[in-house]
Amino acid sequence: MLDDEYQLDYFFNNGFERKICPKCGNTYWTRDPDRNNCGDAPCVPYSFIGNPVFNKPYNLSSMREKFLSFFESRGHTRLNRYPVIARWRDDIYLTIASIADFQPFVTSGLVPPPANPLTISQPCIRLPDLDSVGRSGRHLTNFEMMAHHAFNNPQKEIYWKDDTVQYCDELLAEMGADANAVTYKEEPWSGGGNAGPCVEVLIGGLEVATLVFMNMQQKKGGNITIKGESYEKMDNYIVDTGYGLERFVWASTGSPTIYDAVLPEMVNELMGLAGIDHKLDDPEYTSILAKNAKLAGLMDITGAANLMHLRKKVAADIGIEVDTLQNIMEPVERVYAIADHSRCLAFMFGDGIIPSNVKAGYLARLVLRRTLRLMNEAHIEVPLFEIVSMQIDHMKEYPEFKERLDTIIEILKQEETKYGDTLNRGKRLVAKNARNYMNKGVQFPLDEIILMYDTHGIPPEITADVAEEIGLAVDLPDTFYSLVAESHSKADEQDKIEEMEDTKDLPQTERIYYTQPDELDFEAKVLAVIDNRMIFDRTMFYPEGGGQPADHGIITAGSTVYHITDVQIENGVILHIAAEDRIDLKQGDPVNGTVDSQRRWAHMRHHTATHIVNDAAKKVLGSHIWQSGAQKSEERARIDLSHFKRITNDELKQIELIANRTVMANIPVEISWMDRTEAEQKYGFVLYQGGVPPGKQIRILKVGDDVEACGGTHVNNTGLIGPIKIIKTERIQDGVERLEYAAGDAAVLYIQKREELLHQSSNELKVTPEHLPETVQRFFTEWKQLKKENARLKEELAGARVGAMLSDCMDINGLKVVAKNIPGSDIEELIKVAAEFSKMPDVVALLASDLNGAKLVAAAGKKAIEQGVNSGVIVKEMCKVVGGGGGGRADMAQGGGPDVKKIDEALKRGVEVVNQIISRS
RNA sequence: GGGCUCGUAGAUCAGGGGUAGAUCGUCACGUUCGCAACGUGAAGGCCGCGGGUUCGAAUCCCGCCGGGUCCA
Repeated sequence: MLDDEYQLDYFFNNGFERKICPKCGNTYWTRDPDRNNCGDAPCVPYSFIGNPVFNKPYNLSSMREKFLSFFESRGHTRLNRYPVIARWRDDIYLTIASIADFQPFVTSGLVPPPANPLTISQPCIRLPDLDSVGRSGRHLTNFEMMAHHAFNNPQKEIYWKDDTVQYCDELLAEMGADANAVTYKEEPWSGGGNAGPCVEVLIGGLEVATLVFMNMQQKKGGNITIKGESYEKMDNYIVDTGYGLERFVWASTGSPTIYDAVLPEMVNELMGLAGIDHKLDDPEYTSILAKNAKLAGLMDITGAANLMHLRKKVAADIGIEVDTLQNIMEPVERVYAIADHSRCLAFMFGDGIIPSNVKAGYLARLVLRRTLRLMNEAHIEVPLFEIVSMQIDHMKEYPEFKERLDTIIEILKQEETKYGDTLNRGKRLVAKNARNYMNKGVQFPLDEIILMYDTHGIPPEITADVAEEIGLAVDLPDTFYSLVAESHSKADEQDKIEEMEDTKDLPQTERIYYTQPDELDFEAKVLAVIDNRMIFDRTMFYPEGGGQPADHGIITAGSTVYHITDVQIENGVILHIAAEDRIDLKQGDPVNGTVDSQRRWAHMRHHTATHIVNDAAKKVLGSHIWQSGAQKSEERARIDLSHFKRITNDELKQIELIANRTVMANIPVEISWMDRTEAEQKYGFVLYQGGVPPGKQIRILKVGDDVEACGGTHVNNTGLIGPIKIIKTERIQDGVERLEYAAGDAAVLYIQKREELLHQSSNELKVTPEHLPETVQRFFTEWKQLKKENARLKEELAGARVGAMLSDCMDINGLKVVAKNIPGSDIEELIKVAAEFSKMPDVVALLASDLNGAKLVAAAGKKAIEQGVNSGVIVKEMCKVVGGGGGGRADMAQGGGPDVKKIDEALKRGVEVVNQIISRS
């Protein structure tokens, strides 16, 4: 369907021929007249293993340098890598491709690229193929996408398809690749809302690069269909290439797996730790690994069944038993996976991800726990932080990781302990449940296994292990994880369709709260009125955004006053929402506006304070601190920070002190509009603490050492904030700490309120506030002692009463029946006395008290119970008399009711019931 | 952001409307030259906090606080 797109002059002029692969039916270009396949797996197996395709072996850094300097010498600007955590994006957590660095604003054309054309080697993390890592010989969780990009638009074209393919061809030629071995396979590409024609570059059976010509965007009803979605051509057209650094290195060494090519030192060290003799100079051993990788390249190996299929084929090919192969491969695959995963962790934590149960932090924990499990299975005893440290030692090109090493180690130690705790807790739980099911004589149910994983984080394999150790059979289905996913899917459907006002045709409102930040009164002209919403040509009202609530205030037109209670912005158009239902204004009417000054000032103080607290927290807790959300109000503000442990009281005090010092330093708040790319390069992505603002120009706010992109309203000098008082910390998610604080008036009011509490409390105890803690402690201890003393005395009293009451009892058919009102005693006392009686076989005791309503207790001895006396039944009857209810066991029961005057009557009724029961028997 | 879970003695947990329990640990005493082991006994609980329902709540309901965990 995109056939025309691939008819490149470069192909025609350089002896290429367009062919159709007989196996997969795809079209490809080749120089080799005899070639009869597309060169891609599974149509053709790897041929580069043991037979490198380039003229010399490269390692990661020499290959990266080769690539970047190649494109540098061809007019491309070399760019520094972006972090693996995509802080400039709110749609993805991890950087998954080099082009992700430039989405969405550069690719859409809104923001000019940092350089054009450019070249970069971008570390990426992709987790969907986690299962295959280590097994397939080629999958990685982290890789570097070497790339060159050119951003073209109708006004200016840098270069397009022909040059792109030519560069690729030249690069491969320069590295000594056989031109006839290279094929370019046509394969339309789509992703992230864009699409375009693309060629995959194949050599030796391996896809080493993808050349994407992004020239379409997703559009409902668009005239081009790719992979079931409709697209249309866009004005911009972008060269988006991706050269797999690791694959290039692999192809250059021809080693049996990508891991041996890319991480030789790590693989060797880990093999040693796992006690595996990884002898790559042994041709027999190497051929097994190579065969495995080759065949794995030809098939889907996800899931146990597919993996078994691979094992069988490899075993048959080599001529050994499947079990033998399994025993060789499994430990080796584990080590490969650990080598990969621990490097992934180095990137994640090196770039500042904090483990958590949400967002990117969850993904980090996922990889981390998987690594720990693999290490455990491989019997690698050293702590994880040592392995990651080793990785970082080898990653000389990333000195920034070394700088953060202390924090990384602390995080890893903590996570390892935490997972150990979780597993121990889980194992106990599993063991307990397993014993239960064993007693019932049933299998460990699948539901329970899912619950263990879903609720308690216990991997099904461990559940099975523990249960089987106890002797309970477990049937673990192959599709376990999809069953878990299924149990979640039901709650997932909810899509809210927000209806946008038709503001598209209106001009953007002039935001004079930016240009005249010290004014609160303004004049404006009405542009439109929609129900109770007013739109003006200009406004001083700040619309809700960036965690700052909307301004309130009034709009006057002549003698009419409208009260503005909400302000929103849509497509740059600011809507003023009035409390009044009817607005008698029309287009062109002049109005006067006044913003509620007290509210605005409170917001400004809290907003500037937020930047200051963020900065102070960074200084106290470390550079890994990032804002992950914030909200201001008139009374207080809060900021959510990524941090891997609870903030201590001392740290809190220090943050508060530093924040207030910034206030007292009375630093001017500097606000400027900057070019987005320029700002990013000058300050880095720390700018985007509060989210990523759209647009070419962004508003940069400097408060002391803190620099952020921010659209909010702020005070001119930090001194105007007044006191900042931190109110509390809260852990809102694992890895996310929330700080709440008040600034200005709100802080003073808060402090006063606290003082008041202190005064009230100390007055109550008649001590000065200084003595409050020790006094409270003394009272509490005394209270506990007295409580114990009280219980002891009641016990004693009960014993004493029993004797006296026994001498005053009725004899009914050989049973001693005690019926007695003990005024003023509480239910505890009655119960204690009753307990004494219930020890005596032939006694029935009915006790009552008038404390807080009528209280009734009955007790019966063993013999009495045998004769049919049931304390519960008796109490129920008695309680009816006093208008309440009660119950209990046969030997002891209690109850009560509101009618105190009828206590004696109730006792009488109790005796009656006993009489009835006994005379019946 | 959504879901599921747990908070009871120093630790691990049972109980799940009717007198707060077990095991380990601690302490004392006994046995011993001493230790371990054993025996006997004791201390140790705002049953996370606050409301509600009830004659009565550790237990049921709601909210909060503190943990754990899965998914996007």
